[in-house]
Amino acid sequence: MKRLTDELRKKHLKVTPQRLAIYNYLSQTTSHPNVESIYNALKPDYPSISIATVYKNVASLRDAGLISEINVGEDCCRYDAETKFHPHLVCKKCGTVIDCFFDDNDCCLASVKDKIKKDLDFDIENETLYFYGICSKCRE
Amino acid sequence: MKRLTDELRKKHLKVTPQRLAIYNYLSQTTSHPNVESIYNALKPDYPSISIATVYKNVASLRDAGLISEINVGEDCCRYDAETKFHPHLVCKKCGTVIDCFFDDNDCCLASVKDKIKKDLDFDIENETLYFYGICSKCRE
DNA sequence: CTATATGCAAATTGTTTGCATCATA
DNA sequence: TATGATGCAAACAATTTGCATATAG
Repeated sequence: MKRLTDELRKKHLKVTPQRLAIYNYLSQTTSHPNVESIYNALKPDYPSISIATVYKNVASLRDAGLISEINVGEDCCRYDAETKFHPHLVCKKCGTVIDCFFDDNDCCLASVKDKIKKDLDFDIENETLYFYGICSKCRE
Repeated sequence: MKRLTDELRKKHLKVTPQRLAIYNYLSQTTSHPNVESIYNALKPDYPSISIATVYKNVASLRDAGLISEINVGEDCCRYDAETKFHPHLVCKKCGTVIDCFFDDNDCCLASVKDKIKKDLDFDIENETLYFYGICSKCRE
């Protein structure tokens, strides 16, 4: 929390109750909610919150590098408070997006990234890796 | 061409001039065009073509597994006649999407995919891997 | 002759914008 | 008290839909 307000102030972003609530909600869930879900989740505690405010805040938090945006081909984006790279699994049946944390997440792409730099002269800043399929619950 | 018409008929999709033109255009370019670009490229030869027809056709070709959809976080999708898995590089400055064909594209993700199946009990059907950064031209 | 596709315009949906008011720094 | 944020409604842009007509199988 302290770290968040410091980061915000460093970027000249004001520490507002709505902004904190959005970040906190993202920190407490693994559901990778979209804007509408965040909005609906916060409405009980923040009855006057506007969906435009949620849109503006996920954009500012993303631009500040404090949250990450997930685009698995739906008609809207999802958001995640975890900004360290990790692959995501997307169930084609139920739509769930599952985090994939392995010890070697960082190095599993190392050789490809190396080739991209050397062979294609491209400077990588970040990457996304999505696996699409059927989750264990849906297979039953 | 023969293969395409066979595949279409097998799926009860009619072989129309517009459908063939869309597929052919995608086969002949590496620019990963979006619907509007495809529409603009075909309009000279097909003056009566509708953008709704392009939308419907990229969807039917994608569902038939004949083209693939690329979603790198823009406000619209791009399309690619190459359906075999390969990573894409996305330049954050000029927006270009570059194909990444390496001999070991298939096996570079093998160990992660293996763990996803064994540890998370998730059946992978396909995947997307996008690298974001700055291309060599934009760095100059 | 039947089933699917086309092309047009209208409708829909996620997202952005303009602006007056409000709160943080 | 100045700068950035909120909340609302209107605007926007990508995409989908309904439907009459046309064309492939």
